[in-house]
Amino acid sequence: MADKPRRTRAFEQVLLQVERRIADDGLRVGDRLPGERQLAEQLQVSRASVREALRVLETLGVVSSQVGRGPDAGAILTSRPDSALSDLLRLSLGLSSLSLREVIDTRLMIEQWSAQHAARMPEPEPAAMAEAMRAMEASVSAEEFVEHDIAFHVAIAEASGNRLVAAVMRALRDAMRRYAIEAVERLGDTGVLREDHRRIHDAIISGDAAGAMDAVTTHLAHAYPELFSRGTP
Amino acid sequence: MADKPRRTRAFEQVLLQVERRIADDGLRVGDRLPGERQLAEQLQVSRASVREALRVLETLGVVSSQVGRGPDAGAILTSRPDSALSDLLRLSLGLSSLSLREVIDTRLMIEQWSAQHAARMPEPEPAAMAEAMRAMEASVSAEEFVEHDIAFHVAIAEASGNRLVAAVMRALRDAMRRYAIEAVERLGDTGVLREDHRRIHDAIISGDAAGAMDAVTTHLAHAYPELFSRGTP
DNA sequence: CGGCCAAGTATGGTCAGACCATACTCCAGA
DNA sequence: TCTGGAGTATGGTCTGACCATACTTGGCCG
Repeated sequence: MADKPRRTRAFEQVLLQVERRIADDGLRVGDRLPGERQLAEQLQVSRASVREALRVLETLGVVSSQVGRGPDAGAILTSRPDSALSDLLRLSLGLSSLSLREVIDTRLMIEQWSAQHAARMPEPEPAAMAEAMRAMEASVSAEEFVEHDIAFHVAIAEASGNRLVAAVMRALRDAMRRYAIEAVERLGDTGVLREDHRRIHDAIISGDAAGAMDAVTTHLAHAYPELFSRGTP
Repeated sequence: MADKPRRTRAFEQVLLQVERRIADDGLRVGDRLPGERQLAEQLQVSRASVREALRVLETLGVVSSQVGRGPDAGAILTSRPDSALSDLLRLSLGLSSLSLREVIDTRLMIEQWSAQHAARMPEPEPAAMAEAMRAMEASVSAEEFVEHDIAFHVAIAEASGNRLVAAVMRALRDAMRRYAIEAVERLGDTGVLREDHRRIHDAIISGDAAGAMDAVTTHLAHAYPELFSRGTP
């Protein structure tokens, strides 16, 4: 009835075949794909279609193309989902398809989870958190502060041991960078935030999961007071 | 020093310009972008480069291209980040850049959050949950069961009111579909899972946030016993 | 006058072929 | 042995053409 079959385009065939090849041939990160011309001939499509497919894969962080010649040239399998996630969120925010509220609520969820799990990790802190805190003390501009703030929170997510959660955190902070800078400028003094960071850090390295979760919750309320003051806006 | 400037490619310029135009001109979902030929002339690049950029935007769920003529033809701004997220996760899993463990832990985080927030929502259930439960009772194959199971859990995430969380949930379940089917087949009997669903559903509609969170936690432990039996694998 | 069908046209989809820039490979010559 | 230049495979880009699709237009016929 209302179905829209929409015949599959050539580049979509290429995508299917490449993904299939990755699965069947057990290709791994670092392996090379055939050249664009060769791929075009194998799949009986034009080079333009192959390029469109490669562009999609590059967008998804699955391949990385290098010009020139030699073992490093050509389309190489990688795995960098971070920029794709970040682009996705940034554009969705730009199109107002997501509200800042939703993004920040999601961030709170991830921060709480990360802090708890990081605190439960047997290994000591990965130094990245401490380094980011040091850098924040020396920051002079809001931009600089936010940069290190992002590094600090990403370090927590990474300390949780879950790369997917860490990737989402990085993408969230990346997409929100502009709003974070505005928020810091509105606050004026970053003393409260830095004190929060110390509390979070201390709770994590001392293995206090509940305290770490509480500390990040307080922290976000300080950073975005307008979103956490009321009940359910 | 070790920088790799890598001169920006033509399609990247197109991406920048289009994103800039979205922000500056305040374009919204539903608005049309200029045609490929026109865009190519405006930005002084070839149509092939424009097409590569549009392919990227399509991958990110930002535009949707329709052939033909008329008001609905051409590149239209949309906002469907779901398939992009799903592709991203599926390919990352395929490249073993993410472990199933990480994905399922992330899923548990989202399920717990969604269940709590859905239970706190003033509105009653959105019927989608109940409908999915009914459909699960009638399922005969593992594939069919998983399909409705996905709908059930996505409905919970949507009931939380956060579209970003719901989108991530949908993408996670999509990317994991294959593993979920295997898990159901390994289990054999889905009675335990269906009983779990009832508990989750009841807790949510009765506004019992703690009970809902507990129910989803138990549910995931039932669905993936091998991942939750030991301490820290 | 009104409805219907055919021609026109704008749009994306695809292809072929060419040329450029880049960066490695290889070999000849000092 | 080292060095520099020629060779070459790779992605990056452009041009121009043609096809398929689906709306738009206008004229024909009832």
